[in-house]
Amino acid sequence: MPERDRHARADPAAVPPRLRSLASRLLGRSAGHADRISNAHLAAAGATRWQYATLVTLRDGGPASQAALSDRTGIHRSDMVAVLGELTETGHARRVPDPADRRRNIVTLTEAGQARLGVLDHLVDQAQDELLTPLSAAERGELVRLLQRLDEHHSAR
Amino acid sequence: MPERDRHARADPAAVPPRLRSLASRLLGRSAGHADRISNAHLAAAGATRWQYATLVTLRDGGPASQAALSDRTGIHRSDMVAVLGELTETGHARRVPDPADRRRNIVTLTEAGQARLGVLDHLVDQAQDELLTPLSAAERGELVRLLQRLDEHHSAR
DNA sequence: GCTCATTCGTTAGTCCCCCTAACGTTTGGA
DNA sequence: TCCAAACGTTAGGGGGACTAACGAATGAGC
Repeated sequence: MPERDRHARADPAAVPPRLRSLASRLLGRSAGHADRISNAHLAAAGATRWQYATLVTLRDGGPASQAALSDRTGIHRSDMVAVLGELTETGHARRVPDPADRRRNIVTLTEAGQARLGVLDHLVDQAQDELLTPLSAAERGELVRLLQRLDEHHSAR
Repeated sequence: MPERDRHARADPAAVPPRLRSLASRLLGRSAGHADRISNAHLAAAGATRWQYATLVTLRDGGPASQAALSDRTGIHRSDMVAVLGELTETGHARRVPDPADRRRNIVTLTEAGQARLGVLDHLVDQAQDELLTPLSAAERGELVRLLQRLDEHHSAR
């Protein structure tokens, strides 16, 4: 077991007020916490966030091309290749050429993929809960609402 | 100028609701927007966020060792080396051995560093404003408060 | 006074996410 | 028919956060 590094993360009380109130800094740090927690929970099932996002998108939107999955998940097309490689290798997704347009693959969710998605949904819920522990239900809703406005504004165009 | 990549970022309307409401995902995406905007504004002056954070910490807390700067900024000690290398090379900070404890360096803000900090403060304010454009003043305050609670909770131990 | 764990600065290198560049194939519109 | 565009794919870059290890220096407990 490696020694715990005492010099990695900021001492909250010692951070200058100017930095402590910067939205960009707070977003970066909170995103870091969120990543750590989400990855840890999903890793318990040997999964990643990209795999989860792709599986959810297949369930919600039905079979789709890789390009469509990229658009809907925000995962880059060049990375989607590897994600689908993992998902098909483990039997959670199927990838077959589209006979109507031979440039495309049609990706579908398998039964095993649906089952796994149920497990991952639960893990992700746990991760959200751990992340948002210090906030009330109303505050969690407010935070999500504000972040959605931010994301929508900066994603447009 | 390179072709704009039309396949990088998610199409907001096509993202499944389950993903669109995940706090961890929204934090990651918003942090990405924040990083892009902050970097762009600071780059106009040839600066980085780590440089800015270090300069602010020197102004707020006065001269300090590199370890103290790491604790106060959250920048890893191994990365702080390079940041101070840049700041001293450009004459914005000074780094001298501590006669009382020869393991340490005492880092101080120079006059040129103070002047530069004034410029960067303004650029950072502009970046925050661009980032938070879609939110009212009250909403910006609320967002910052919620994120502070999140960060403090997950930074403590 | 010594010993030894600890701290400090530093270097090197890893991992993950996001992104660019380029390519061969296939399609569809001018 | 020709050419621009979309598709999947491969290779690689760059930044941020981190681990591991090291020599030098310090200081607390014996």
